[in-house]
Amino acid sequence: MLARFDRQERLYKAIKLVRPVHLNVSRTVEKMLEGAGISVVERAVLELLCEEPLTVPEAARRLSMKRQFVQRVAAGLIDKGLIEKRPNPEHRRAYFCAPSPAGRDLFNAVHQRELEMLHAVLGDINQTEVVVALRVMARIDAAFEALARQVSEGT
Amino acid sequence: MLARFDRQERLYKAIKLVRPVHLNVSRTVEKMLEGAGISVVERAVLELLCEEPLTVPEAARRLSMKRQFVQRVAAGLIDKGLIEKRPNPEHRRAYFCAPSPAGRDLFNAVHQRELEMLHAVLGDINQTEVVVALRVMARIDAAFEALARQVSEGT
DNA sequence: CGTATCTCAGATGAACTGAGATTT
DNA sequence: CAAATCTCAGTTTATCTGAGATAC
Repeated sequence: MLARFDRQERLYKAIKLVRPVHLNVSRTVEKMLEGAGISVVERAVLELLCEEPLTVPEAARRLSMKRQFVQRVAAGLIDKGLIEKRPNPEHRRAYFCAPSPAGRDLFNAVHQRELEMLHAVLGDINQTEVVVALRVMARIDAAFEALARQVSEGT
Repeated sequence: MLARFDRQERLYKAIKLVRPVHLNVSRTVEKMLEGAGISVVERAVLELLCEEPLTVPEAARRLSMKRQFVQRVAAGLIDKGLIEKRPNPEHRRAYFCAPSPAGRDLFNAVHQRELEMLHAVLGDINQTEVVVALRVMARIDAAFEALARQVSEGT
């Protein structure tokens, strides 16, 4: 019966790496954002909205963040003129957030530098393995997203 | 020249998943720790010390955390009687931190529940793919650990 | 002397939580 | 009325940063 859970140890080790990776990625992104005038979280919200304009609650769901938190971050991005409110025909209060030209330019510039940095540091990584890793990560993400949702139901 | 960085997009997507996974894993771990009397970070430090007694600075390095932060967390674990100071023959001030019997018992109990949960939620995941994902994550970890170190040199 | 460490403490960013008002 | 949303605001946890004292 121990052997049964022993197999989970490898999966566990992969998940355990998530914390240090998150910390060091955050630190690195933060440093690369110096001078850009936005924080790491603002950058994450801006990125999502550059892919597709969304309401605040929907953006929060996609980022696994609380809607009140995203609301605050979005307000900051509006203050900085990087995103704009767009009327939502479905719902007057739940407006869409879309990047302004300045917001889009800023994200594109930031992201380009990030991709170049990735290429410099991990350009030689095995692409076939990356595809597998991406699939496993997505699976883990879905599982824990569901677990965390259960736990905060009703909040 | 665009195609050159396009290949990094897959790697980028995998890294982008790190934030939501970290959030949802933290939330889940936090809930599973209810009643255990320790926080998520305390649990992480206790785990490392259960593997091997270490000095505070060494533990900080392994966890990619600041030594002052680990110091504070370790002090909390000592207050709770979960770890103990052990004399270090090499250095009088830099004592080792080792789990007390209570600390070891607590971590084992917590960890067992976590492995069972993993088995229930992701027990059917392809083990071969997990091995690959672990390798890729370790590679990413090393790369960003180095990047973050450069950036905070001298601190 | 310089470096690493312990300790105390203030500061910041990220995220949680509650609550009132409005809208559907 | 219930559910979703916007907004404001207080709180906690994780993390950063600095600085003084001590040990190597």
